[in-house]
Amino acid sequence: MAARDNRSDRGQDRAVYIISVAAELAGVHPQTLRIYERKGLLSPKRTSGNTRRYSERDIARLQVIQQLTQGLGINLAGVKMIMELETQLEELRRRAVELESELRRVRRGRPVALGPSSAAMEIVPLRTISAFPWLSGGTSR
Amino acid sequence: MAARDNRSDRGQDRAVYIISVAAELAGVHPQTLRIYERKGLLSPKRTSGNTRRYSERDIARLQVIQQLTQGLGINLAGVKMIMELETQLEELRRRAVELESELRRVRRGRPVALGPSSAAMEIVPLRTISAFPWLSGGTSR
DNA sequence: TTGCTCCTCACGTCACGTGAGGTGGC
DNA sequence: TTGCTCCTCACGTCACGTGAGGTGGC
Repeated sequence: MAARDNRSDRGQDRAVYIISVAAELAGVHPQTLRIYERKGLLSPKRTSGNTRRYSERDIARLQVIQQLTQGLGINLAGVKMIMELETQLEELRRRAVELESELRRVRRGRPVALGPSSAAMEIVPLRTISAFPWLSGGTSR
Repeated sequence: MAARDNRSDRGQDRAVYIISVAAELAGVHPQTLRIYERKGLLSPKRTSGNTRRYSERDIARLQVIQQLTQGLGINLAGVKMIMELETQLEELRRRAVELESELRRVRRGRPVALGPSSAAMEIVPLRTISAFPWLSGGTSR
């Protein structure tokens, strides 16, 4: 999977894979991808000929869906809401980190500059939580 | 539901309802409550005689579970994760609000005081998102 | 033409809610 | 004793994945 990331550009969103390839990459039946799309879990682009085209980001999303359904037994309605909540969480985490660094800067009396050295941290740093912790090892279930 | 909240104290967590009453209040079959407990969605207290006792908070939680399962078609595995994510979201929202008000105070040069009047708000306030927006009206589905 | 795509319909499996059946303690 | 609780087992329903079947465009 890291091997597929070496396309240097921001091609994460480029629609490149036809359905059979996407299905093979994600390890699922092509028909399953059509079901996911109908349920609103995935929105691959379409060619002018109405053929689905999946991006690298779509594949990654598919792998998350597989973990949630196969690994944790969550149904598609649940997966949909979980991914929406994850989006909210990521947004809030970004916001909190931003606020913390801004607060540090203001307290140091320097409105813009950054520096790893300085002192007087009264702010407890937010524990960084990855978006989908259950994907990166740890517990087997 | 608001009618049941007028017990003045912090009795939200007092285990008062036996299973048949809890089931009636939540509009479900008593056996369903035992299933939820086995799946880890709910942990009512037990009496010394091993009988389940449900609190007001348990009832509220049950109503959320009902919305997620009956209303949105989410299965129990999904409900469990969704409630965990909601907990994380609430914690982060509290944190962000806290950071914002702290930042306002520091910028105003006053380390402690509060006041609704003052100026120079460079911080965009976080849109307040309720814990379970789909519960309070809005869309019917 | 070949091999893909598109779609819909049908079957098998599994999760979950409901009910029954038998037990024991306020 | 009565009416509750506790538990386990079994059935019905539904969601979802898989496959087949028939179509059309690179």
